[in-house]
Amino acid sequence: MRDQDQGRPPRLRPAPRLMLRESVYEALKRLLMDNALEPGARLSIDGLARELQVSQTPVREALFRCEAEGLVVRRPNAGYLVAPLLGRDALLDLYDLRLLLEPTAAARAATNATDRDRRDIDDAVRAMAPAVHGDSYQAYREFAEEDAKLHGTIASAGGNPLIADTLDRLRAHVHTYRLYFRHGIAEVTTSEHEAISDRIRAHDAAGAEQAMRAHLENSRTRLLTAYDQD
Amino acid sequence: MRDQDQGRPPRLRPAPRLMLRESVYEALKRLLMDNALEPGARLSIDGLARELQVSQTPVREALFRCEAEGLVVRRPNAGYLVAPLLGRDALLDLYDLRLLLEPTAAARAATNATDRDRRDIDDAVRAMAPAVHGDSYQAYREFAEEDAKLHGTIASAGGNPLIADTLDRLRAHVHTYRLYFRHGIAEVTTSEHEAISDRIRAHDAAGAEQAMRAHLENSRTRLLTAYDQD
DNA sequence: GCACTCAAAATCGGATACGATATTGGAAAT
DNA sequence: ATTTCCAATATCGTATCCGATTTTGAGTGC
Repeated sequence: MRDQDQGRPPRLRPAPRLMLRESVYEALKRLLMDNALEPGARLSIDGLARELQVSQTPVREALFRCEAEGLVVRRPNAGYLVAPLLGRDALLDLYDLRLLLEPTAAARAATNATDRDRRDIDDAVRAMAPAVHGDSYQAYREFAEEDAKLHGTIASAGGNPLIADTLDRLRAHVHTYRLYFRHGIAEVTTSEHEAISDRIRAHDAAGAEQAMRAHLENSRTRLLTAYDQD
Repeated sequence: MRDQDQGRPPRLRPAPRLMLRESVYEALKRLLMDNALEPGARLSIDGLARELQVSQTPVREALFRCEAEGLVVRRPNAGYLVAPLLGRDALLDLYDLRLLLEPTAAARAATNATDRDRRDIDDAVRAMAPAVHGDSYQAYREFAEEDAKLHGTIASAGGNPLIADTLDRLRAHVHTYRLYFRHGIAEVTTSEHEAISDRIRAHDAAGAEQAMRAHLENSRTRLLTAYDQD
């Protein structure tokens, strides 16, 4: 620690409540999800520690969490690497699993959701509309975040927290991938989201399931075509 | 210093490369999965470090992994607790998710599995039969381990590694739970496993799916009745 | 007795330094 | 150009220290 300016022992603001491990994790995750780091690049523990001005302890835990989420890969006795981008096959696997879980979750949300759940879902859908405009990096990030929140809310409303947790872990991959291949996605997505929310509000389980399935299949197709035209 | 035998290529000994983090994790996981520790009991980092004769670093990582698997819970700034046993509702959630994934995986295994996969599945089924005898703790552990391996092999043969990974994470919960409520389960299970393996060998997707579904539903019922008669 | 307060002890989150081992990249030698 | 060797570097684990927070254990007043 460097003490450039001292003389402030009786600080009346002693509650940063930061939890360094959290903020290091968030910083690292943001770096990875924004693809600011080349896939395959080395991530050294003390390198990151120096760069973030913290000790190695919180960096290790952050890398550990990112490894569990598949954002980094670990080579025993030789540090971490930025995980490679999803390939075509991995993308298909991802949507395959989502298609097994999310339509069911949406159907259950249509029957099980509380009034508050329905309101949250509706709010999330409407919150995304204004985020669409703008072509910037930042605009896309906000869109993706709202999208994740919406799908997460629907999954939670389905009633099985295990399903919601499973999907949540998958989201990190989705995000990485989608960030890389962002092509006019937002416009179409909004109407599909409205369809899902509409069916859930109407307590229409079969309709919600079908709307979610259609949304995922469309999303997969959009990503796939974007992927192929490289 | 080490011996400088020039001209001598690397030793054939692959080295007792222990990877302390792994063994600490395994030791802790075993403790938890065997329910050797009371749910709700405190797990202090230095306490475990002293008990296992290691430093705190690997203990932290082991606890971190166990937290991700739901075996322990963490209270910020106040250590870890042994996670509470699954309640009736959590048990239902667990089987709910398994029922969404495993029958589908079994159906795909019936069509996609390689010859080697089919042989592995068959081997796993046969490996379980002798493990049934004996009422002891140890006998049950072996049974549960073989059971996990069988289901894992089927899931992998399904072709989507994401699904296999998801189920693998769930297994830790299953194990904890089932270990607690072990009542004559093994005998019935073997015939159900044989039915699944039989349908997969016969390339009968619909049959494999149905056999897996029946197996899971029966398993759930068995656990539930055992749970209720407490 | 019971609740409430407050100081001591235990523990966590984090920083830092150090040693042993493994990886890596480049120079030297064949 | 390929292999060998070696030094620099990084990881993994240990040991120790510190501030902050939680828990515990009285002790006090009612």
